[in-house]
Amino acid sequence: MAFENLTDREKQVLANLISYYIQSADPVGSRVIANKFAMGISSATVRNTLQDLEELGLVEQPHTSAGRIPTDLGYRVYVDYLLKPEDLTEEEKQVIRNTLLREGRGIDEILGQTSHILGDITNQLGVTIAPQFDRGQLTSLRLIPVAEDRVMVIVVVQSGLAKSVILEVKTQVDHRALQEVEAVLNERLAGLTLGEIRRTIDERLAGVRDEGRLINLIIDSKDKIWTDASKSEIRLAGADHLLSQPEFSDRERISGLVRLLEDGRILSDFLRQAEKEGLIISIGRENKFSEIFDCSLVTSSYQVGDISGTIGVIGPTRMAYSKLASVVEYTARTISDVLSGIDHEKEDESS
Amino acid sequence: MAFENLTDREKQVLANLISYYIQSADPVGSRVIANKFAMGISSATVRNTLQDLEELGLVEQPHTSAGRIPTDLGYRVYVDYLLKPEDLTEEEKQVIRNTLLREGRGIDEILGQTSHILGDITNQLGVTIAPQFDRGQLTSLRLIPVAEDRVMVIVVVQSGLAKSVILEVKTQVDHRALQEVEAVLNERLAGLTLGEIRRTIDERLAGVRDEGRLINLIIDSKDKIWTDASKSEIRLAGADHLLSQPEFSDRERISGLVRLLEDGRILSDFLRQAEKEGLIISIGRENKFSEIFDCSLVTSSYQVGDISGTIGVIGPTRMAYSKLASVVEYTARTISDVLSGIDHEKEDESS
DNA sequence: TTTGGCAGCCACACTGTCAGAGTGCTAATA
DNA sequence: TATTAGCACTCTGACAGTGTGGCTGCCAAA
Repeated sequence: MAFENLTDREKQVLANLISYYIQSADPVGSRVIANKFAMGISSATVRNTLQDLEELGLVEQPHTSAGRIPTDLGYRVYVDYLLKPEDLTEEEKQVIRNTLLREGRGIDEILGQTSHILGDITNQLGVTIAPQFDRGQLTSLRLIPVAEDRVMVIVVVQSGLAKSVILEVKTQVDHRALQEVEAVLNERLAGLTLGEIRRTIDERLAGVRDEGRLINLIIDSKDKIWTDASKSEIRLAGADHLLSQPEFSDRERISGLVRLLEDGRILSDFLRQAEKEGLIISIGRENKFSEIFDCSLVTSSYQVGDISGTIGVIGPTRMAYSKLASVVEYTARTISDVLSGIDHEKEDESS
Repeated sequence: MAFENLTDREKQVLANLISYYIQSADPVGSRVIANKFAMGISSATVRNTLQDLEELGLVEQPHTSAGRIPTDLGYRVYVDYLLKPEDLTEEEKQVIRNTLLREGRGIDEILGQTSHILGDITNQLGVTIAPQFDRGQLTSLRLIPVAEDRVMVIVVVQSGLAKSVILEVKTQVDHRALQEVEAVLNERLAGLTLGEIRRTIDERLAGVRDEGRLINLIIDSKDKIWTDASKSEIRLAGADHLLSQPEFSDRERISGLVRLLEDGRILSDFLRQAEKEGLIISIGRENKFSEIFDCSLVTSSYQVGDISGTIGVIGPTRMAYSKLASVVEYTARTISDVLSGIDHEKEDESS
């Protein structure tokens, strides 16, 4: 549908209606649009235009004799054709930079901070997803004996990020065998992405002499070793902002949201799949889950060396898109910068 | 206060009132107590008793001409003197065991599962806290170069649990120097608990020759290396159960709760400090945070070798204490068993 | 094409009423 | 002396009726 060729008046009315509704959260009537926005036309004219917009499916009335509110489609048109990017103030940029540039922090803390600051600045739910190792290229792999029957596998990818996994070996493995296996693994797997390795490790290690069945164990544990830690990857902050929005007065809806947030995996899978370059705005029912059918997502990806992650905000469809888009975009850029030139430190624990 | 020497009738009335209130969530009147519980006394008598209990501060009326509800103190007395442990059905035990005993899982997954099962079985918020390394004794420490300017520190404690941290070294450190430092660290620190090390590492490493300033870096990073990862340690599940309880109809209260849950640290610090052996029930305002002034916690600790962690449930003060106590206790025992005889595997990542 | 005016509509907030549930007290009873 | 039945009183919550405000749609005039 070619919504670009709405008349100027229709565009204006839609834009004004949305920008007013974003603040008021109440259905907005023709009078308000005519008066508050100095459009130089009467409310009756606005009414006519509104009828047209309603026919196009861009606005709707919650009930007769109420004002209009935008539909998902209305927001879509607004975002695609009418949005004027709203630059951040220098002060806001400062806040973001200062928070993220504080010295001596690991990627974990930085992402945590980012969630918080996104949540706080935007008054929505801030979300970050840790970089996806899946696309990182294996630089080197180490096998370290940590106890009699335990070996720690350390996976280092090109960007310098690393993850570690502990495997329990049934039979004790001597030091030399370990080194041999390590050498073989490095020889055969280095340079591949972790995703490739996970998918093809069976073939690639076929025929390798497997003393102590260590190779076998490593193949069996492929889903452990070559994927992201599934849990700590997503970080949410500012859920209370969301809950204080009028659209979350409904008990049922809160419950749904909380459930979604609690099990970060659902959301993180969803955000991941949408991962392409740059800013993405996903509105209302465009989202996959009914729990966030009246929410919108504004997300962007960030880069750390050869791998990338996602940050963004989640809020009701009635959100300040122009502002949020700028904030998210700027923050993503800042994160990329910070993570590329940083002390790559991070804690983790294992058992 | 010697609440043990309430009269039998007072004890019975209190117990019946509470057990009824736990299910109904409505103030319960004298008629109900007299009729539903076959106490062989009239409602008028119950009324008199209720007045006595009210004077003692064990029950209260939300308003004149409403029934009574228990006060925090009332619950306390109930829990301390009147509680009859309610054994789990064989079936419930099965569910718990089956869930936790599934093969091939790491401690991370097990704790996650535990949160869930606690939440689901009890219909409250299930919570687990990962074992505290702080009290674990250092078995060995490894320094592994993972990239040109990065060293991974692996800390293994007696129980076989391990954690890893990545440090950025400013100047390149050669292999031999690394091994020397590793040897020194092991020599001086092995056998101490991580907590002790964190507190006394400065003295213990004083006077060690510090080529490449590696020792120095390790001392500076002491809060990173010798503490638990602060983030992933607490796991919550079943928040929606809580939200569907009538006590959380208030918007403000939900918000407070969500805020508390979001920043797991507050809660986890709180749960930790209370960590002593066995079952702890903490009621209403006995809790430290106003956000959970009308919640109760039922917690218990579990053991993994030399270190321990906490599991439990959080719910409104109006909770089925006897049932929950049994569930939590049984689960804690099961967890200890499972973790002690398990494949100690776990994923983690670092950067 | 635009505008002012007008009739109609609907949600919402407010009010008053009423039934139900529960208490405290008192007088009678075992 | 302890218990009970009865009664007057109180408070809540549900419900129906009412009035008001804000909007729309339409129409006739500019």
